Amino acid sequence: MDRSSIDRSKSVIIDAKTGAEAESGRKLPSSRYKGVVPQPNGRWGAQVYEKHQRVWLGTFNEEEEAARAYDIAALKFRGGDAVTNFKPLCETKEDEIETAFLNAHSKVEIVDMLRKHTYNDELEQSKRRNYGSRDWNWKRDAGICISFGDARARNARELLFEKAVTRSDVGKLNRLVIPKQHAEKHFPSQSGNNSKGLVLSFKDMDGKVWRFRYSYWNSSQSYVLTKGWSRFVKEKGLRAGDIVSFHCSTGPDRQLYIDSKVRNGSTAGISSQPVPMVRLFGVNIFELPSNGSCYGDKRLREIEVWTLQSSSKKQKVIDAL
DNA sequence: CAATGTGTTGAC
DNA sequence: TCAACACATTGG
Repeated sequence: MDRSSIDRSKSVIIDAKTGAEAESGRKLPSSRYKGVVPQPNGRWGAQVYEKHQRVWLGTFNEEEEAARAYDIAALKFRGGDAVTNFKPLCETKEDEIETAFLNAHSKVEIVDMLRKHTYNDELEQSKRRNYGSRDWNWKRDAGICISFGDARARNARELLFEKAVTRSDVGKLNRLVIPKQHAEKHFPSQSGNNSKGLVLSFKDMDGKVWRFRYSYWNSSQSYVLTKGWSRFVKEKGLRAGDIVSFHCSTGPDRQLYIDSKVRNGSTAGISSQPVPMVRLFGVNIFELPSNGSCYGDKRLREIEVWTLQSSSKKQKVIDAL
């Protein structure tokens, strides 16, 4: 990867070309991929044309990401035999599923996913939704049949590492320090070269997608998750001593996952007066079969998080307790 | 202020 | 259709 210059808008090469050109500014490097255009800040934009009009597909850190975004849009807009950068999208069963997924969504929806960088997550999620359900006939109709073994393999996750968060991890610094050994072993190594780091997206236990900036801080010689982290801390009610764990799907997509669990038994600081979780919904939660987790209150935390993310009606139920 | 993505043009 | 380029608009 020759990210020779991150900020291309200011990387004026004085002696490479005429002095005049150096003075007037820069020439952005073309992309070798179709539908990909350089951005002044070193990132890459993706665009597809339809009816003489550009449809903007968003900006991306990596040229290839942008190229993939273009591919997906091209397949959606122009059909399966569109010219793409990478995707043939016709051979494997996976491809057929993706085709079905594309058919099931409007152009606007697909473009929206691409711009929000959630396309892959939505695709994976739709696969999971379809496997266990009665709706599984539409796959028959499309001539698609995937074994449950495959589905499970795709869903399988391996634990990468865990960390008990420190006070500063959940404080106002908006950053989580990733222990160096784990960062270097499990996370992409771009952040060393690229001072701005890169954006990693994780999925939590509810399927919600979290995007964090991942970078290396020279000042502290440490790897950190920054932008987006404080939102996670807030929503999960993380406190010092709680555990965050990072996982990765064993499938080819290598989807990253993040999970959090409290270590002490108190509830998160969202509701001002602590409410015994046992009473939630009138269900004696402690009677649920244990899953053998070493964190006895994990189940409580998961239920609580689910509750907080549910409809406002349920939220009111909680508040009323 | 930096980043995004639109306006626009000229090639293919 | 497409990408290059300039820059207005947006967002933090």
